[in-house]
This record gives sequence, structure tokens and C-alpha cells, in this order.
Amino acid sequence: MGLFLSTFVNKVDRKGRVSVPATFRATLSAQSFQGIIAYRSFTAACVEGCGMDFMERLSDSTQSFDAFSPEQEDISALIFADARQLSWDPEGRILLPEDLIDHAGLSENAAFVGKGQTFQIWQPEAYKAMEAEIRSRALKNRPTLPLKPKTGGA
Amino acid sequence: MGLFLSTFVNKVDRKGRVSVPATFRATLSAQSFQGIIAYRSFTAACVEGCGMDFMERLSDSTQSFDAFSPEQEDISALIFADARQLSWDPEGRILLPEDLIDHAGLSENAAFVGKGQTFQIWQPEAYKAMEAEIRSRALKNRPTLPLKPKTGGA
DNA sequence: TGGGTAATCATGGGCGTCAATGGTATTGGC
DNA sequence: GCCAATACCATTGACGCCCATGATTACCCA
Repeated sequence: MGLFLSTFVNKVDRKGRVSVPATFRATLSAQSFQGIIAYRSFTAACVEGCGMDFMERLSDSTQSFDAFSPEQEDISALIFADARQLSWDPEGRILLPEDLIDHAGLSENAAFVGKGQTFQIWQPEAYKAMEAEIRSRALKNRPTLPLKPKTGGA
Repeated sequence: MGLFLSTFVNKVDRKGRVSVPATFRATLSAQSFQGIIAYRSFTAACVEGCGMDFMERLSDSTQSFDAFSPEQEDISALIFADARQLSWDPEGRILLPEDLIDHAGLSENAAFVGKGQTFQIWQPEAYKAMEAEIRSRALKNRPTLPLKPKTGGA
């Protein structure tokens, strides 16, 4: 399937360009759109990233709401209206729009944080702090995850 | 499939012309009608936009109402009767009809707001206000979206 | 096992192209 | 013949593409 794993910190040059980690690009290479979809997280100071396939899955999922329903409206505004298609150049870099940079507080460096099906882009220090917080919470709460049975070969 | 993503603010010139964002034109390029379908939103001060394909899907969906039913009547009046086909010129601009401009309160600029399968055209300030409201609500409510399983190759 | 080599990836900067925009000309309808 | 819609053209500014470079990693062979 191809997952987004690990965390990579890359430089943001003075043009606002930043290299998408090669492994992330490899994960996305089979998709129709050669680039990433990025939108502002509506809960944290970071940028959400994914591929076009995931966006289309999101779109399919909203179909369970009726057209013109309020839920449909909100999700659209938060995600689809905010999403940008950032195609990468031949070297694998994307150009980060100004408001995404502002929202995540990016400056010198950007951290690409794998989250499985998707990934996030953080200001490295901010992510470090967030990670520490999550880790300390995990020590207390011991979160669990019900494992789905393996989907046999098919 | 091709989704309408992101938000683009373009100028409305003194003739009432406005460029349809190139990416929107690209998603519509495969369709039969080279232009957009536009009608007044019946819930907000904006213009709804889509391609001919979506119009036909809407038409199919109204079949779930009985012919001559009140719902069928209403939807027809609200959408089909109000919809117009705006084809773009060689530069990719459409001419906005007067009543659409009035309904959305457009003047200098027009914001093309992607909504996945469709898009909307807003007066930029009005959309900003609407978006801020949705965003603040999202911070409180933390909306979630049940993801449909990936439509495996089949 | 260690050194050398080649390939890949991240980075920096210059240049060409296309999209958005504004204006003018032309055509067709009333 | 006037008004409006559309086609044509010209400008500019952002973005995409090309080059070159450095650094790290992976690979190969002695």
C-alpha cells in the first residue's frame, strides 16, 4: 500500500521551496497527481498533507451526507476549500504558500511527520514539544488500539 | 475523477468578466460542455458552480422523488430553472450575469471556492467571514468524518 | 573489512513559460 | 445603427523547469 513513516526535517529556501522527502514521494508516485495536497489543520498549528487518492476518498466519504447539508458545507470549507494542490518540481520540491507557512509558523526548516495514510508538516521545535506532550500522556493513559483481523490476501 | 480544490480570488473586470481558475478548467476539460453551470445558492449569498456531469447526477438523484412530487417541483425550480451555462472565452473567462452578481454581492473580486464535486463563487470578504465562523465552530466541536474503506482496485 | 566510487538526494539560483488581466476590434442580434 | 457579447492581442508577474553543487548514503571490489 505505501505508508508515510518517519520524520524528516528539510530546509525551506528563500523562495519558500522545500524538498518533499524521497520516501514520501515514492509513496505517492503511483497516484494520478504528482504532488501533495496540503491544507491547514483545523485543530493544530500544522499543515496536513496527503495524496490525491486520499482526497478522493474523503470526497467519497462526504457523499454519505446529503448534498447541501450543513455537515457537507463545513467539511468542504475546512478541507476542500482550503486544500492546495502542490505539485513538485523535477527535484521533488514544493512551493509552500504564504498562509500555510503562517499557520504552521514555519521559517528555516520544516518537519515532515509521517502519520500512516497521511502526514503533517510542522515547525520542528513545535513538533518536538507536541511529541513530548503526546508521549507523556501515553505514559499515563496507556492507549490501546483494537486490531482489525488481517484482510486475507484479497 | 477530478475534484475542485482550494480557493482562488480573481478580478471581475468592468465588463463583468472573471477568469475561471486554470485548475478548475482542467477538471472540467474532459466534460461535454466547455464551461461551467452556475445557479444561485438557496442557502447562502453565493453562486453555486459545477460541471454538466454533476448537473446530470443531480437530475438522476431527483428521480428518487416521484415525478410531479412537491420535492421534485422545488428542486427543479431552485436548481434547474435557475441554472445557466456559462461558457468561457479563449482566455478562460466567463461573463457573470447581473442577477448572479447581485445575489452574491460581487464587485471587484470573486472567490472561487472548491467544494470537492462542486464549487462556489463568493464575495471574498463574505466568504472569509463564513469561513472564520466554521473554523471557530470546528475548534469547539472537533468534527470527524467516518472514512469509507478504500475502494480497492475493483 | 576498509577504501574508493557511484548514485541518490537535498539545496541554491537563473531563466522561460503560462495564467491572469486589461484593452481594442469585430461580429451578430434587436 | 446601436448595444452587447465574443474573439483577438498585448502586458506582467508568478510559478515551473533547467542548470550546477554539496553532502550523504549505498554499493562494489580489492
